[in-house]
Amino acid sequence: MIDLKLLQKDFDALSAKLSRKGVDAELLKELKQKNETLKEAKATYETLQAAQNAMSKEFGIYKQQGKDVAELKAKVDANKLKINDALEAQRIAQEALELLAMAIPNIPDDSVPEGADENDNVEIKKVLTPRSFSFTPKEHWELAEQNGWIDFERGVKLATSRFSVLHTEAAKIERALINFMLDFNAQRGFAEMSVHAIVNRAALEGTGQLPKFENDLYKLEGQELFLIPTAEVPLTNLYQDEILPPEALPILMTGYTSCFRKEAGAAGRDTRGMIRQHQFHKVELVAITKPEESEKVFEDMVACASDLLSALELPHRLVRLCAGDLGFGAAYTVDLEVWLPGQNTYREISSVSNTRDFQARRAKIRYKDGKNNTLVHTLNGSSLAVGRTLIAIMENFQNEDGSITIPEVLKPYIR
RNA sequence: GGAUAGAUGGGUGAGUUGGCUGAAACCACGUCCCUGCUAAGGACGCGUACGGGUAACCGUACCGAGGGUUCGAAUCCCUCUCUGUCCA
Repeated sequence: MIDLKLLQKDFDALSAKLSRKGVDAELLKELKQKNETLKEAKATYETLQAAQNAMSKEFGIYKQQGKDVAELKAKVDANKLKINDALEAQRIAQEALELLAMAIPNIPDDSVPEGADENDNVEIKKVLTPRSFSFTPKEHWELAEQNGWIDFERGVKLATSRFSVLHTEAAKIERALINFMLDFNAQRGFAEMSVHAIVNRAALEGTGQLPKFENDLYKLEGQELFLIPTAEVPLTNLYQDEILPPEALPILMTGYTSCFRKEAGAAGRDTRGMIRQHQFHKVELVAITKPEESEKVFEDMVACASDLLSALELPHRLVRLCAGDLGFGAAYTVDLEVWLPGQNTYREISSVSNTRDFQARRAKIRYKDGKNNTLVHTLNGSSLAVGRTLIAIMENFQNEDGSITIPEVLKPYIR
């Protein structure tokens, strides 16, 4: 959630920043209006309630002294009616404000480039040079079929489209990748965590998936529980509604989970192959930091993901997301795109974001900053999407006969 | 699944014939004082959120969650969640 005080104080500046993310100024005006309405409603209610509390106190004294309370009771009863109205008005104002405020995305950082969609993203740098092939490199699904690595048909049979099953060698590589990634991240100081894949509404509100993106989530029948779309949700919300001691920060975590997404808005995109699945595996990085150190931790996380790709000998590039392509909760984001020779293009394999205090405000994660409680900064990044890493290995390490070489660093992990 | 007990501040833990308890006491923690050496004594402070005020401070809300009764609820009633113990 954005800082409503900022909205009251410096509306024009905030509005200008959020318009880059496609937020209409009218919507913000409405938000500001609703915030003011709530403040007034609260003030009214609290004044009345203060009077009521004072009278109630008097009431007790009257009773003790055996005085007649009839007159006082009449006054108190009359006030009560006003309180009920005021309380109702406050409740309505509160709901209206929250409904709107929870749907406003984070403020993009000034460093975020202008732009509408992924075509306006800005490349920062390329890492490793794609190898040149003496033959035409195949796409991963051809290789998958030829090697018998991925069973798309049976995956669909078991569930529905966008599901697939890995066979023998590919399954082993997947497991090796997960282990390799977790070990790699641990060496960079990220503590390995094993979290569950089912969370409640509060957790998803904390990280910003709800209330706005309920359509993208798998919800459990008859329960207020959802399958996680990313480990960012359980990892970040671990500290929901807590006040952390300053010496606990930064908290650096890594965790492997399955991720579940309906991909509601992606009909027709990447239908072929294993790029976009309803259930996929991902190793995630999450950091909880003091505000002043989030910038540095962000750079560390980007470096971690990039170095991981380099260790796997996968050519990739770093891309700064433009305002229009930025996610809901991110103040700024760097995507890592891996080279896919079969597709002859770079494809997203990791996304690292600093949400600053956006999630912290929603999830109420603070730390003791001397005498004050200050909102922390939260960051998240994939390191990496496992399925896409497998694809990248297949395409980059393919040989002319269709066989696939295993990257050196993975060999110790495969038995 | 059945029976039963319980859920209070950083921790332990009072308070349940409704009002003087936002919450005793102890511990932990912080600042200061004293003392001076293998450890101790004293004073004060010490929950969170929101709103108002330059500030001291004031107001409102919160004793698992939600609702109800009442002029007034941590204390009474209802629903839910979770935990302990015992029985299947």
